[in-house]
Amino acid sequence: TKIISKEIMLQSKLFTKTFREALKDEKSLNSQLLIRAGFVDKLMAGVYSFLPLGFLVLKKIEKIIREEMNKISGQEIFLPTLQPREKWEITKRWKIEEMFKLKNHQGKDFGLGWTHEEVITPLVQKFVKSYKDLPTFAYQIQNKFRDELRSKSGLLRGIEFLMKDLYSFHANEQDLDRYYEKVKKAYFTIFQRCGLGDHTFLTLASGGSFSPYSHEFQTITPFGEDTIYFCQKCKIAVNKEIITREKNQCPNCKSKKLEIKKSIEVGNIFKLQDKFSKPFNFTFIDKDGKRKLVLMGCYGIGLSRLMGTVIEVHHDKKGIIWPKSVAPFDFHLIQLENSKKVKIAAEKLHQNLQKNNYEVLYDDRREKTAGEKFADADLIGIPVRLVVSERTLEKMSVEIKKRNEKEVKLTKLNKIKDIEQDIKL
RNA sequence: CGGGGUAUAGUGUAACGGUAGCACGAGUCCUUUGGGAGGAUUUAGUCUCGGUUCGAAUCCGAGUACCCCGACCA
Repeated sequence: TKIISKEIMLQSKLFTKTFREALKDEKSLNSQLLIRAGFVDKLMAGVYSFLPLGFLVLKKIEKIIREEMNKISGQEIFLPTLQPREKWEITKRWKIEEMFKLKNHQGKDFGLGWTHEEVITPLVQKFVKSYKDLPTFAYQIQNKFRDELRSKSGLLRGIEFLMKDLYSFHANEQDLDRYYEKVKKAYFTIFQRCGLGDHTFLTLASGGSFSPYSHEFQTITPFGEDTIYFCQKCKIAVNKEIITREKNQCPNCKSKKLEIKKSIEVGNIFKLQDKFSKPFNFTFIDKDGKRKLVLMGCYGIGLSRLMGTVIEVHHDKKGIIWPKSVAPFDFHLIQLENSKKVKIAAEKLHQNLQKNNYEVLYDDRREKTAGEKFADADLIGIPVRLVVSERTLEKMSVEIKKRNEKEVKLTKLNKIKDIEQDIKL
């Protein structure tokens, strides 16, 4: 609550407004709803600004991810986006077209970070000399840039996007394997906490040039751009890109009864092995006194994509339905009429909720009809709507309605405990 | 990058090659107040450049932007 300015909490002061209609150039559901509700603005194809409401959601997601990364010993760092050509020549990845490249006025080449192995490997190398320094884990949450041939689907594939990347460094393969499984678990926790748990499944995918496999976390939704072959029994999937190689069977039970589903890749984890330590000659002295290559893993989650995915999964005709954990606010308090009586009661409730550490978007004094306020609330999608009006005040009550339910309920105005009881989600 | 589509006011949409209109929004006033209310009034627009034509939002060419399909996607 402390980090939110008063202006954001009062809807009359919030500088963004809702739009009644979707923009004609926005076809994807997530960007349509996010733009209409005032969470994001599109600067150009694949590049979005995060407005007050959207930034709050992004920060909620970031907090969840940060907590889970810290739990598995991640140390948060902040890395440069502007990167010198030389590092990328070492790994022979300067030629990759996905990287935005630019020159300074002296003609020196730079690339914008689309991933950070070329920065973090030599960085950690400066400090890690012995097996005693291993394993170690560092992560960053930053904007990355990818010169996609075609950005699309709103937040699902941007050319500038927010991403968390965790990098792990190990003395041996067993340690890498052990940690890899640990991250897998943490990832499930993250997607669970973000409200995607029921739709997100581990998926076997191509490991690129350095590993037979990688694991993706795929959220099943009708508008996903990936295709996976899903085993209902084992709750595991195989990405279409390697299904033939996997002989069209479930990697677990070997069943061939796989369902073809559209899905969104919300996370991807890789065992990098010595792919990057080798070109940088990142070695350490092991217990046996021998010099060995450090083994690495990398683990990514696109936060902005995750935000878009949440909407693809949680919405209805009227708008967004935020899971409680990533909603911009806990309550949307609507003061239906602007009479003195209603105003005083609503303000008091607002303060009371704040005192109890709830985050509240307070539709305080806008001269709008009830229908419009309700429509705005449905579009914005805060989990619980509270209405204070002449009608509810006749019973000294506040009306409570959950965004994902139809029923409304009246509760005594001054009993926060009762309100809490009623909103148990 | 290949293919397709679109471009008119802040937003959405009309206008045969011949006066750029409507709705929403925004401003002012009045009436309203439990699901985008009503009336009056104001505001604001043809993506850019070039061509055809007496005359172009409309036809032609180029450019740009955006969207979609595909390819690509650590």
